[in-house]
Amino acid sequence: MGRSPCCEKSHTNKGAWTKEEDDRLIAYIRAHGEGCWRSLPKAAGLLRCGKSCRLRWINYLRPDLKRGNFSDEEDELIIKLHSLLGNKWSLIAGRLPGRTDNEIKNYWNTHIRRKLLNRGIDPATHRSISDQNHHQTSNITSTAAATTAAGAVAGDVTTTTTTTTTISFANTTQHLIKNEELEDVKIIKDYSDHRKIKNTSPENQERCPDLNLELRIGPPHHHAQIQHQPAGEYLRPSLMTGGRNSGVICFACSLGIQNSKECSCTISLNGTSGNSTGYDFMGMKNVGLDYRSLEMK
DNA sequence: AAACGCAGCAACCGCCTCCCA
DNA sequence: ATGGGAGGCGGTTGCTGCGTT
Repeated sequence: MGRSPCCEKSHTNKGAWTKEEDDRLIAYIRAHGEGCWRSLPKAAGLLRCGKSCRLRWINYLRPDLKRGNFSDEEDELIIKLHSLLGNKWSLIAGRLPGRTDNEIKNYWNTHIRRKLLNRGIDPATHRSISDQNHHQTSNITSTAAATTAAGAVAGDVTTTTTTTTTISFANTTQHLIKNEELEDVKIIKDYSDHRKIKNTSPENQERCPDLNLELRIGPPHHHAQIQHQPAGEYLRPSLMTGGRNSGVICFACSLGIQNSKECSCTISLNGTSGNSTGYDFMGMKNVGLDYRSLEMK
């Protein structure tokens, strides 16, 4: 059937944006905000496709963009996020304030890929190139071992084939993870259906000492308890606190953005977070996210 | 100084998803 | 329930500038 073009291409400019076009776009969005991209070009007096306007604004004209070189910390964060999310550049960009998906994508392809290859790491799989074949065959064994160990540590008495994950990004990257929007939950939701990354090899443990990427989304660990909580709250699994500090935390805190404006906790995490057992999923250190409920395909 | 090759990046294309009528 | 419109996303292209010969 085919789709109609998003704009009348014969009447639109293409290629590099001029200063005048930029100024027009900026002025229009400042005056009217980001609205309907399809109608924006005409309203702003631009001979551009709406998509082109959107891209230009998001990638280059937005006032909150951070231009300039990527820091080493950003490099490492991108690598780790990529190992979790794959080529989901928009999600990765969401974790790097002031960076855009396009920028990160380009940076990955031009710099980080090479950097990883120089380290002997396959950028696609994040595994040692030389050992990939070996670990493909040994992975099942190590995963099973991890499951056993994780179950013991967590005191989980249920029989499960799911590996409890211990995810901790290096401290150097933690501060980069700022007050994220509730959009974060989409990461868990969306990618539960798309990714399952096995990453229990010694090489990966060495590169990301406590980054175990065996993630799953499954039924909540304390499903019955959660069902009794008001919307927007859930019980902090005892797993996270050694079973001592089960309590209600808000959804914002569950995503690692405690003390944010979205926070509506009924308990203070500060007094209960002495347990630093290494949970730090994208900066969510010491918060109540039950990683047994995460699955990355 | 000119030609060539390469890397970096801005921008486009087409597909996918979501939302609404 | 369904189809179309709009936004969003990832892959790719092509231009530009810089380094090398």
